[in-house]
Amino acid sequence: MEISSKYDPLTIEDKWYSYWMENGFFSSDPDEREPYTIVIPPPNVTGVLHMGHMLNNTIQDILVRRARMLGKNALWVPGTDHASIATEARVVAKLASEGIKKTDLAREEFLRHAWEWKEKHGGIILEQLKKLGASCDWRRTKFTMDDAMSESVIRVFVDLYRKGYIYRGVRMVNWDPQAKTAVSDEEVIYRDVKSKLFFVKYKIVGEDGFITVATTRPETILGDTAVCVHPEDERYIHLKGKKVIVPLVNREVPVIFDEYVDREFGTGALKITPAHDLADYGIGLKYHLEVIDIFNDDGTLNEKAGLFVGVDRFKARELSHKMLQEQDLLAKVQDYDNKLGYSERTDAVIEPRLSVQWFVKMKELSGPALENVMNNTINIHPSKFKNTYRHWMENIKDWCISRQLWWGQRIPAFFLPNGEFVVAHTLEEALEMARKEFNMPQLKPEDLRQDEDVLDTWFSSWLWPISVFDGIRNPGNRDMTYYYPTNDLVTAPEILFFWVARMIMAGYEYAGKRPFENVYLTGIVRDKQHRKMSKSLGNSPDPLDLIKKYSADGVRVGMLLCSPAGNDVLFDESLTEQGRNFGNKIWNAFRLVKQWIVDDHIEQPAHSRETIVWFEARMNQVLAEIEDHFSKYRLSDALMAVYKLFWDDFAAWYLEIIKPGYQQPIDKTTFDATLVFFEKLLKVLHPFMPFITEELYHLARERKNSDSIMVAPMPESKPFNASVVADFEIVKELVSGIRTMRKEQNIAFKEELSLYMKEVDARAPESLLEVVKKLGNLSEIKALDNKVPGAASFMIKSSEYYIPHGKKVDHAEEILKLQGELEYACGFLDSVMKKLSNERFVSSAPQKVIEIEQKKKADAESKIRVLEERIAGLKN
RNA sequence: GGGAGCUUAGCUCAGCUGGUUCAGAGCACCUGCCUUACAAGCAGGGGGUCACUGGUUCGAACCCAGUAGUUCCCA
Repeated sequence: MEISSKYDPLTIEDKWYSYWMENGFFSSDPDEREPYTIVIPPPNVTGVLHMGHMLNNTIQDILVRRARMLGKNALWVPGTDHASIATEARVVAKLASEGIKKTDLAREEFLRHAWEWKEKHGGIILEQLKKLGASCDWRRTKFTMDDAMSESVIRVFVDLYRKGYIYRGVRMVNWDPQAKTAVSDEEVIYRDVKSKLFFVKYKIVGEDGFITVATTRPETILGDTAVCVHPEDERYIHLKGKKVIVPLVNREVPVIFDEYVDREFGTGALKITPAHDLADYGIGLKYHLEVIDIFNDDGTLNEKAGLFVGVDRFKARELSHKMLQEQDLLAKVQDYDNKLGYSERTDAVIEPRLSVQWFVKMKELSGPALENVMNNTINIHPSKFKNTYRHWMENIKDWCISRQLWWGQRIPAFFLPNGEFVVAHTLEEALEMARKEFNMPQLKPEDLRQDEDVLDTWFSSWLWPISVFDGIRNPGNRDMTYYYPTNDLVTAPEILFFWVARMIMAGYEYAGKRPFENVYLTGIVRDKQHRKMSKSLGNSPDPLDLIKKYSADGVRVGMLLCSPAGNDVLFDESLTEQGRNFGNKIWNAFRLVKQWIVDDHIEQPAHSRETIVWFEARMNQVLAEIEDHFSKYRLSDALMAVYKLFWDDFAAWYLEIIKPGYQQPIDKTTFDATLVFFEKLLKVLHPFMPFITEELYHLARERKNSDSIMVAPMPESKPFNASVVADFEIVKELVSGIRTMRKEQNIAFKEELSLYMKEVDARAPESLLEVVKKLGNLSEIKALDNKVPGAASFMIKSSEYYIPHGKKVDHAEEILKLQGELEYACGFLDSVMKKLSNERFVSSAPQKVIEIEQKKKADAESKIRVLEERIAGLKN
């Protein structure tokens, strides 16, 4: 069979993905095996695959494929969330491009457009995940607005309301004037901006003077209801009981005194706008100040402002600036750096705004969620995030769950004509309740008006690990009892609080159990300059292009190589290149093995026999390391271990040793063992590189029609003889010594040499000398007691090796080299002696440590002796 | 302003219970090779005051304190 010298992944990857799908290898149903479950962090239905998804889903796929091969009934549930704000924004924009305004549409009409949009674009990201090799059970794909999912959300809302955990309240919220909705604190991104600090003069009532107030937002002056200074500020003490005139609108407001004011900031005098600043709102409550809300929901000014009605807030700022100047009420304007909140969804500047919203009380729900992370019932990897988690949970604030949007689950609160409301699953239930509760039997369905707002998307996703198994509506169902709690959750630390923490709360509240056992937090994918990869910066490569260029396997390897758990990932294409190169290495190693001609009749050479023994031991050693890495979620270490096992141990040593001469056949025993090793390596590699391993698994031997490496058992580590591995290390050193010597003396590999050895401590077993002979191209290896004059030489520990050859050895250079070694050995001995002659060391260090030091001493001494002898010998 | 973390080779990072797993890995770099599996490769090589200062200890990259730089979270 002719196999190409370059691995061509493109056709192969599609072929095997279809094969896996056709054979249902991704599917899972409850059975008697131990389950292993991951639920995908549902990507936004609006999204396209980005590098963060690539990393995240590669990790999930590795975990789930490994679990599957370990014999577990592995399930990875895929799906998307409806991303209310982002999706609604997209749909609004799309309609706008067709000349349709959202405000012209009825709710139902708009939703029809939104669903249409979702059907068209919603699946993109999941299709892209398939290119990556994701082994999700696609039959179980969920969407947070599927009927059953939505019903679960509504049930939970009603339940929490009835338990008294949900309430309605007036709060200062983060208002996104573009999306015209409140967004949560977590959805506000603060950025440093260059702005201006305006020093505005407020006339003091009944006096000639002014008090100057510094503000970055002169347009909010229109809503001012006080000026505040520090009670101990000497500069303003005379203003006690006075009033000032708010510029532009000429409103009389009091001067109040509160320690909240920072005397160092600006002039030490603060204007108070309770409707438009969180801190001011608090002060307003404290001093019973009037609240004047001057903004419309779109960020324009309303009639309460008195001025600039209908003008946008930023335009109003310019106009205020100008007008203040004209009225000579502006003392000065300074450049000023401050932080501004932006909406994560629309990037509009967030406007603090008072409004009636729905809230979930978090105190009670957070109890078990905090406790069970702190006591490691739920493990966070890396554990450093436990601190952050605790800090957040201990200072938790109520969760604003209403959003002024249409796309999402509509809040099931129904208002009566009298302003009262009931919370119910359906209109019918609401009607019944309302009639009873308010003693209004004549009430008709059309008398009830449902709340216009929808629920925060996170109010859907916090139920995700339960609702994908229909565990809210049917708590005892088969899927739920089998798959829940799930095992691992893989996500980004950015959403530790607003998703992970809330899932844990929901888990305990609605399933009575943790939602997952382990949380693996990946890093944020950044570019080489440490900038977060984003579309707006244009520094993110297109994942699908990368896959085309470097293969899915290569990209998976590249992603993982740079991503120790919890650390940010500095992505660089050279890493995917390394992944691709590794694929090529595997491919070529396979070509080598497959092209050999097997001869039943030739005997197995000794070097092959011994090498097989060694590799068996070595593989078990590395398998144990890999198992350890996986148990600690050190995936990139696990990959590196198998990378080196394959490349260094298997390809560079093992294959080189057993490789028959050109066009020579190989004995059957060795060939069979090699193929078994190769297959084991493929299996260990499979979770990382699913495609190439499947391809080679099928090329390795005839397979049954529906066989797949995906469902083959994962090799597990067995006890191994450590001394076999240690002995082989000496062989490696010996071969290296010979290679170095050949290089130094400029002797071609083809030239056969003899090796004489005077072994003291670095003794390679007799049986392994055949290996040395082959790799060193030696005609003979002989032990001897004396030196070989005129031969090139090297040392391993205190053993000496000689290689005579025709060329002249440069004695002076050799002596110099040996003297260097001698110096080092003497220094080393000195440091050991210092310890051993220290009485306190000898008396307080453990026996084992002392023994080690004594051995070091003996080794160093013997090495020094040998070195001295050799130098003396050369000098003669 | 409050809290947490980080600082080890040119880069990205390991380094577990303080002691031969102790100064490591991968990449990058340098040198030599198109050696019949692989130049997407092979064989070698150089490179670190473990941020700084002090302390604890027989012994510190590791524990403690302070300093500097840096990142993140919260306000």
